[in-house]
Amino acid sequence: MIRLFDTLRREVVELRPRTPGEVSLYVCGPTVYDVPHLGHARTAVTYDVLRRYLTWRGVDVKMVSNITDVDDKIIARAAEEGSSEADVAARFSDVYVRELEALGVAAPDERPRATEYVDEMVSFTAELLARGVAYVIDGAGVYFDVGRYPDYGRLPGRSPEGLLEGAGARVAVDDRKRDPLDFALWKAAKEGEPTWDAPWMPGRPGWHIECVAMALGLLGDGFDIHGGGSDLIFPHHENERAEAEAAGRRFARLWMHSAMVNVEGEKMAKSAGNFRTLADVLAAQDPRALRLAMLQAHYRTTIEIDEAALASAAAGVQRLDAFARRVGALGAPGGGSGAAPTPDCGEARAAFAAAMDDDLGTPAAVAAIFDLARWGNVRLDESDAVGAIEALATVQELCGALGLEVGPTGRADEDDGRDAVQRRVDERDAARRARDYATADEIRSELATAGIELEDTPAGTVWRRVR
RNA sequence: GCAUCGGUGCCCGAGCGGACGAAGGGAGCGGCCUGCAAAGCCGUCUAUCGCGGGUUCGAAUCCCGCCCGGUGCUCCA
Repeated sequence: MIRLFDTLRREVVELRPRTPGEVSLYVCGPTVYDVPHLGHARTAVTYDVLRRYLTWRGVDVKMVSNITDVDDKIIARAAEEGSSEADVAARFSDVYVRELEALGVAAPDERPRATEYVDEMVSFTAELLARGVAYVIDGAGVYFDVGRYPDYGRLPGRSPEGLLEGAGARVAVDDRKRDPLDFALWKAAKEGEPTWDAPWMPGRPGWHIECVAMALGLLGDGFDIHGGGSDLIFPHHENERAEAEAAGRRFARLWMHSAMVNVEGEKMAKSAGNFRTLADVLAAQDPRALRLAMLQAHYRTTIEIDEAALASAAAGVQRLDAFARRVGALGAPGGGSGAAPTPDCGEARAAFAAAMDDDLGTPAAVAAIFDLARWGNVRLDESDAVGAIEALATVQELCGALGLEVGPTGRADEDDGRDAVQRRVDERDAARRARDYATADEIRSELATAGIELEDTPAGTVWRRVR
């Protein structure tokens, strides 16, 4: 039984899919007006892990994650650099997709763009107008009438009055709106902005309606999980919910929100100017280190990703790789040799699943993996090849369910300069056999300078490139 | 202001009433292994679980108060 925290109900609940054995998942993606930062990475990793784990559990997952490619900020950016909105969106969308892939985030089944769904948004808006839960303000746009949706405020856990407090002072309210909380479904066209035709006036869609159109359109009514970053709870997700349900549609059955990434104790945000780009981290670190660092904290707690956290996680990843390398040095006869899983692999698997079933307890799941790796290393020390191979296979399988690829890195047989390096390694081995340790150590430090690390194992000297 | 989350060892970070005599990772130290290393294993070191009350047979875990910090309140992943 898989349990997840539902933001709407404010408690961990059993995941009861619309169709047993299948889970439909919609995750809010980014507005592509700039390069992705660590916050985007965390959200993407969170749902990538959810999806991979469910799949590992035998659930058939259909995942949709959108890209918002029409928005005020994209328009502003285009104006700023004298390019087109389409160009800005295409460019940053490409970067987003590419960098997430480098992070090991699998592509969703569908990655719809808002601009591809304008027709659906127009008809949805028409439906809301027809139902009398939305109204037109000439020259301004079409607005959702919050007063017609009594449940408004439940997702963020606030009353409508509470939502207004402190907010009114910050935002200029159009006094033609019936309620300050009313929000735009459609924005009237402005000179030079991307514009589409609509029965009421030419213009462009508001933000929230795109997700409603795409989620309902691709996953259908009453889809299982809607996720995103916790900063989207209000207003974005609450407005989506209001729109869909006011139109008489059953929306998400469960709401998930991943927590923020902080920088020096404060939320990382483009608007705060303190963000760290994904590209920076990817360039400096093994992408797996970033993923592990995120997995070692629960998805609902705020994390701080700094050099220390990254270095610590990188060391952990290396430890797992080293285990794989040690097993590999056995000259393993491929696979688990048909042996029945040893008890400890079963225990690890059970601990892993129990942790993950409980609201995606990745920290405990990761702990189970490290425990198993240690156990496998002991098997190795005791010359139990079958046990060690089995342990590695299990470690890799469980890591795979978290999107972490573990294996021998910097492998000698894939190295460009392998012949030259191997020659020196052989020379060193010869020197060692002759007990000429001075020469042997000289060669070792020479190779170390060149970024080659040596390990003398019972099966011979293994080397790998570390940089 | 209102709402909400959190304060656990040297660092990160789980746990959220009973095998906690507090997971896991990282760092340190000692040992084994090694020609020496590396890797690995074993052992070990830092924890009055923010502070003060309370409930309970029993609290890191529940309640009350206080202190400190984060986040949200129509830019946001």
